[in-house]
Amino acid sequence: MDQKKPGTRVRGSTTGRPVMVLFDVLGQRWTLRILWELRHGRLNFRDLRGRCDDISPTVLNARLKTLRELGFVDHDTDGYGYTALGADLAKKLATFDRWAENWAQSLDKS
Amino acid sequence: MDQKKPGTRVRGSTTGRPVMVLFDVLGQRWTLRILWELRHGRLNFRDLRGRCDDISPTVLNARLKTLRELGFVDHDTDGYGYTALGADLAKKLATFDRWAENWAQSLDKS
DNA sequence: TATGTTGCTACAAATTAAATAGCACAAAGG
DNA sequence: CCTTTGTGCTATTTAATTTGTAGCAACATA
Repeated sequence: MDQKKPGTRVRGSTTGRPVMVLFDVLGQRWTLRILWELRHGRLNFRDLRGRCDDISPTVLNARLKTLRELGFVDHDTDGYGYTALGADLAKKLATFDRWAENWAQSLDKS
Repeated sequence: MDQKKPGTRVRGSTTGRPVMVLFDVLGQRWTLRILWELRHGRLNFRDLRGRCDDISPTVLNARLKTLRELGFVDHDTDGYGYTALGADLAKKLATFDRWAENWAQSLDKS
């Protein structure tokens, strides 16, 4: 499969700049959602699917594979969950929740 | 076109929770990249395209339309650029740059 | 040995994005 | 005027990705 690690080229970008790689991955459909849904603890494949509006197993598996390769997610007998790195990333994503709430309110007023 | 504002349903999600809407939008290909490339100032359509690896105008236009509807981007004689809201979001995205650098280094060591 | 659970694959259909060409409009120059 | 240039954007075809559904193999349990 294609390389996704920082330092390598991604989807046409010639820089390989890590943030590009990150955005490239996070910009794939369902990736943000999957990371988000793991925030309450580890989930097995089917439960994770359920949390993600029954995303197709094809896509879920593809995303999990990528997320594992990048070191954000791992898998054990309790199911899928964050690595230390993934937890750190998820913590950053969590701040968007509050931001989005404010955003929604500001849109209501306009 | 389909609704994207917070409070409405998005891509099967029945919650309409703002962060879901946000992730849904950011999770579309090129959206993060476009927001990222505007960080140095306003750009006209063609220059923005150039910055985004010559993304197809069809997609760029679709993304800009969404970003404008959501109040993240606007358009004037100087081209496309952030709204106040968009600048705030971009500021949050900018923190991922540093994070990704560290991530890249930690991957190198492993 | 039957039954259930889990992770995951196969595959066709639908949706989305990419690639390329080029149009309509406006401003500027001759 | 008439042409050129720059702009935002659409059209159209082709390629890639995602979806939806079915179901299998491995393992555990009864």
